[in-house]
Amino acid sequence: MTDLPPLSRREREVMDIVHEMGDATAARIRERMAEPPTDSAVRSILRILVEKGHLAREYDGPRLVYSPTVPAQRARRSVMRHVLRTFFGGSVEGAVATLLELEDTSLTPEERARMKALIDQASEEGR
Amino acid sequence: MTDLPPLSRREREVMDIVHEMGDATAARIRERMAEPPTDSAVRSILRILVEKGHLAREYDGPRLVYSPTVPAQRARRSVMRHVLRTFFGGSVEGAVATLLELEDTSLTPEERARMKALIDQASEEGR
DNA sequence: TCAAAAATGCCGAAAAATCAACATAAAGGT
DNA sequence: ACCTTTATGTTGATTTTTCGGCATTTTTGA
Repeated sequence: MTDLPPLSRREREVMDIVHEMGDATAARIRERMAEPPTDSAVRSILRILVEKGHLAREYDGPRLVYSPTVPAQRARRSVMRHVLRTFFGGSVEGAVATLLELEDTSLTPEERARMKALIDQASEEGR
Repeated sequence: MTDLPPLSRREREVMDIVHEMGDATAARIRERMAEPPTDSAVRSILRILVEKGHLAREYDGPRLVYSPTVPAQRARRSVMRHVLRTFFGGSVEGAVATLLELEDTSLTPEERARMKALIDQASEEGR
């Protein structure tokens, strides 16, 4: 519940990678970094992120695997809320419009149907 | 087109504030910062952001006003694309679902109708 | 079993970010 | 006109971030 300490640039980069991958080893994280530093530098960042409480470490068999301490669902809500306020003035419609207009977006008929259902559902629940 | 240099923690905080406000003076920005430093410290950050090309300065009468160099529309698309990939594995449906489930979300019937129309429109255009 | 290779953690140095002090200039009010 | 308040820019010191060296441990494979 208590707010976690804020992230530096490299720390944020690492967190984004871990979020995208779900969980990852130091080596896999390094592979994805832009202009990756040495392996030990990556480890330093990971150690700090664990100290700050952003990442958890766990052994998966012999190797150390890092994963976000904040549950994915909560993290998703949190970024969305932030982006919604900061870039869309709180307009859900605006945010949805932008999502649908992204170039690489392609929807199946099933997805479309489910999304419309979600819209109705949201209003039924007083939202 | 060329990528702008990455942002430090404070720089990102300032950019978020400017995006939310559209444009702002140094003093107004400082008011919104968490644990605001001195006025001159804020100015240092602003100067660096201008040097890096993230902010533009302009006189509005006697006052200096700062605004993002990247057009709002493009900035919105860019964050959304990033969030979509990083937190939703590219699933537009997942992202929309999260948006609709945010606590403070409240939709008018008109908004709902327009959003459904957007969904159909997106698929018509091959998306 | 033993050596080579890989993974890890710690620590201090180098680089970058953060900040406030100070100086200058402009605006506003009396 | 003068003083006070407000806005601004620069500089340099302090703190934080970033990073690689190195020692240690673990794994692999011959």
